[in-house]
Amino acid sequence: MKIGELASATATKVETVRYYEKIGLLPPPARTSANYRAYGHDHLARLSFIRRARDLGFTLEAVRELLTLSDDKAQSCDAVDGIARVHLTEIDRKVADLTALRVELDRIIGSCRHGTVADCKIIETLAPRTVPAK
Amino acid sequence: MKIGELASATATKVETVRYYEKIGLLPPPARTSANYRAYGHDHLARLSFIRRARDLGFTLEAVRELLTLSDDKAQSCDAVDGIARVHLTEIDRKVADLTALRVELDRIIGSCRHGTVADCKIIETLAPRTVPAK
DNA sequence: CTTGACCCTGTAGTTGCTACAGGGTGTAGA
DNA sequence: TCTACACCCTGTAGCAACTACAGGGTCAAG
Repeated sequence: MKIGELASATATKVETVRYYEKIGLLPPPARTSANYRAYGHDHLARLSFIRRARDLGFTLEAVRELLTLSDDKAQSCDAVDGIARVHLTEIDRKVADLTALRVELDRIIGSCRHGTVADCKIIETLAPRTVPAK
Repeated sequence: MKIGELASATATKVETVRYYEKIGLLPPPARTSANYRAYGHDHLARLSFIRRARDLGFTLEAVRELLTLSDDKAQSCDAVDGIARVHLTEIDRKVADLTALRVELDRIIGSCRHGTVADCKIIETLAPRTVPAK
């Protein structure tokens, strides 16, 4: 399997596959006589795993940990669970932040009277304590 | 006002202030005889504006546009309103994405039986189509 | 007169890719 | 056989939006 096939099979760009290899997430595959990368099923499985975890918003560092953990089949699953839970907490925090921000932005936009910039409530709200210029 | 004072007055790091100057968001201030940056009220107002917009999640590029618009007091407020509305749409999309992702992650975590990694449902879910290794 | 807190410039690092530049390889059609 | 084209290679630079040095200079207090 050449890099282009692996990439399209996992909805990844070729450059990204090479990038994952460079940072040590994907092991270097065998090479053909023309120095082309030749991938096998294990590479496909590993890259699928990486992509899925990335789609779920895990950082590459978290993916790296998950991969290490998944290689040790006898180990307890709790470390995996822990990483996922930390990630869930982060998502909750982001949603809360964005929602609060959304409320405020909505309020600001609602105050727009479509006049000139001089009377613009949006601009005013953005610069809460403007001291008379100069 | 020295850079450290300006920075702490706006909850900004000194390096970030210099960074804003470098990318042309904050005009270069006068210098003291010792070559220290000397800021005035207009700088404080402008940096407050930038920080507030950043806190609301506007990109630096959007902040740049807002600053340009706010400098032209006679202009219509609609362009400002437009930028804010586009931003609001983006926030809504992010919240929707994160919420969907949260639901799935929650489901995955809920399936954890705290056994060994070999039986880990989280790992399984992450690698949906694993082909027998090697 | 020295210690420490501040200031300066310039460069490199962060995350997770993406986009070249400048080459080599493999195959299908004229 | 030539050649066009899609694919592959390495290496480097770029994106956002900072942050963190390194290696210096300045200034007020004790």
